[in-house]
Amino acid sequence: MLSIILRYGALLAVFLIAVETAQRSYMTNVDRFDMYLALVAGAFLLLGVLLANKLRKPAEPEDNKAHLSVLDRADFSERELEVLLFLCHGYPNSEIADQLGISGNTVKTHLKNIYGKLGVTNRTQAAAEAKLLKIVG
Amino acid sequence: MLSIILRYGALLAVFLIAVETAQRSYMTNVDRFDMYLALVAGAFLLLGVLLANKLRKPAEPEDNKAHLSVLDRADFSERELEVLLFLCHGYPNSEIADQLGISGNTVKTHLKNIYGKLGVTNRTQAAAEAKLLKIVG
DNA sequence: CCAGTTTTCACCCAAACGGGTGACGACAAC
DNA sequence: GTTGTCGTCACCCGTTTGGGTGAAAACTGG
Repeated sequence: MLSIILRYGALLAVFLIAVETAQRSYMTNVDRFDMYLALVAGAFLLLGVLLANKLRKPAEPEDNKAHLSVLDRADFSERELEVLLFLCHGYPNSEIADQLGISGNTVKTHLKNIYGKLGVTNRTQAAAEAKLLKIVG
Repeated sequence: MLSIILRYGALLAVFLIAVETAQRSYMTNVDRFDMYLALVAGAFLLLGVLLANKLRKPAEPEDNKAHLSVLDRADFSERELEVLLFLCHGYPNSEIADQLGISGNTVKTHLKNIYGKLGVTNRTQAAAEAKLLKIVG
């Protein structure tokens, strides 16, 4: 993205120099007119690109900074990691319970602990966070 | 997207007409020069915007084989993609509704459609699938 | 203009989930 | 032996979610 802007900037600079040079020498008025036109065109093309990029942004609030520190505190037990894995695959509690051969209530207990350690309040957030922290693939 | 292009097109047309009209009447050469300049500027501004939009897309090389066929059938509407994005971030329905300025019932409706298109039965599966299909980052 | 799609919203109902609390056995560490 | 963690399970209660059905407004493409 930045590279695109820089590229355009360089292009514009070259353009400016070209115009300057041309004006100093043997150009007719018509040529100069065309030159101005081209210059304005290039400038506004650049402006358009920048404008579009500006208008495109306003989504995405994510901040990947504070997450790493959470990882430190997040010492998950073996069982919790197993539950978390199934959770990330979209398994409901009942499925997780079956897969691990434990009761649904136990799964719930593990999940509560997991939510606490991840600092989230529901399973979808937990899944997103776990992926962000690369706890799961 | 298309509507935006059309809107810009209409704007450009109006501009052209204005220039034409101005030229036919009482304009001096200097005025005409400015007019051309403005026209070109506007046109290239538009071009820049379109260009930026074009340049923004061309990501997506990854092919997850079996998933693509699903992806084909899964033509999500703009609104559905928005909902899906929030869902993947772990937002509950109420939050999504607030963020998009629609009712919780509407969010549920979109979710039902999304689940159907993704072939899943709950939000966590939807999030996992959406990430697998790279529908979301 | 008409048919189709998209977006919006409502209602009902059952299942799943999240939070709080309490408890018991196992096992390791101090 | 006491402490601490881990894994297991239960109950209650309120919220959230998922599924079904229906429908109106807005926009889109012929």
